[in-house]
Amino acid sequence: MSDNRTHTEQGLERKHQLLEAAASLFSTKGYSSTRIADICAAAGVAKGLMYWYFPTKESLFAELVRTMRLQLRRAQAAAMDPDADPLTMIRQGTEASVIFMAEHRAYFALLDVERADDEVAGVLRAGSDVYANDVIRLVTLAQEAGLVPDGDPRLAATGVLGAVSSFGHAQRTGSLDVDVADLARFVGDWVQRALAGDLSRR
Amino acid sequence: MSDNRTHTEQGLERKHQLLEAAASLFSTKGYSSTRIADICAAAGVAKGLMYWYFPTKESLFAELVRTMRLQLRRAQAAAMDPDADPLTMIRQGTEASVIFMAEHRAYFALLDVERADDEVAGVLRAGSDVYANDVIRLVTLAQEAGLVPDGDPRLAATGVLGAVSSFGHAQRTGSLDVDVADLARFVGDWVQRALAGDLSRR
DNA sequence: GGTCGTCTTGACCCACTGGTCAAGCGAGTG
DNA sequence: CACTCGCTTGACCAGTGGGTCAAGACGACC
Repeated sequence: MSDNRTHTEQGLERKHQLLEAAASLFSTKGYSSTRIADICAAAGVAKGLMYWYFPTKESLFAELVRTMRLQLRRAQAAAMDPDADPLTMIRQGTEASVIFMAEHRAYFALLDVERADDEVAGVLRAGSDVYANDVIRLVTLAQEAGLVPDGDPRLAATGVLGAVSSFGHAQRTGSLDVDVADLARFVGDWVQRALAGDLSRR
Repeated sequence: MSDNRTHTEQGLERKHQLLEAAASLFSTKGYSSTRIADICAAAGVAKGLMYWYFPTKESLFAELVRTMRLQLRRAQAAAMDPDADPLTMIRQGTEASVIFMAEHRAYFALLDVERADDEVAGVLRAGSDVYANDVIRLVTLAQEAGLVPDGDPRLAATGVLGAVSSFGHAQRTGSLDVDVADLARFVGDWVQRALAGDLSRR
């Protein structure tokens, strides 16, 4: 509907306003809980206007994601020194991503799981908290035993839990068609290296 | 409504059937896209019956999550040798989690992001593919340069991307109140150690 | 002033879906 | 047989919210 429509300067501005309002609402209330009426109200325009700039609610969201991705990509590219060795480049891209995501947390919150439902959110939160505490406890013990260098154990725990969930997700979605036992061993190694691995050589 | 209701053997069975059907549908179509009518149809019962066993759709979901968490926790506990050193225990728990998640992927898919919307899903997928390929390329180069041990570069890339997104998520949700620059450095170290760290000492 | 295209409005439509309910069934029990 | 209670049904209700549309306002250009 709003395909190949021409927009004036003012129109582009309005479109941007809608995008901003939507981003803010999506990131606080979640996508599905945000009504089109909310977005328009926040932008101070009538409901029908959204459909002048976007064919559907989804397409608005998609546009948001698209621009975000593009910006992140630029930040990564800018942070990576093309003359450095590949490992360093990965590191640079990683750090840049973390910083960029922190600076644009409202945008990246869009990608977080939905579930604003009280009960479900509670169960979910309670679950992860329990695990996190377990791992934090173990990391602290490991530090006391000199197996893991000192530092905030919560960071390490986040890393461990994140690795499990990321690899689990990848395995589940089929983007990794490796033997489960092999994968488990790899993740075990991965976590152990990340926790205790020696970086000082080289 | 279905509070303190007494159930016969048969009733419990029926409840379980509903849970099974729901799990299967949720994990393929996503929570919000799954209609209560769908669940009941899949279980071969009338729509009203669901409300005999569960007060709401959400509570059904919550119960699903709850049992899943419990099972995972048991699997972890079983895998961890209480006499081992803490680092080993973390490793054991990690491996057990990966395996457990693989064995119950249908359940864990429940926790994946919703978005069955064609357009959005496409944008999302396209975005992550691009990054993954970038990292895979760099990992391969790093392996050729002898900076990273050989192995499937897709696994390493999954780990890198997973670390970024997990730490980013934790930062965003406020569960980590550390300075962003510090966090970025930590994640950079983390990834670098996981990729190249030496495990052979100790 | 007339005309065209962009922009804006808000009442309206309607499909959809979570949830309700009155009624009925069937097995066990006294 | 009658009574209870767990179980089952499916028509029905009502709120919600994405999306539509006819009518105008405003500005630019002729």
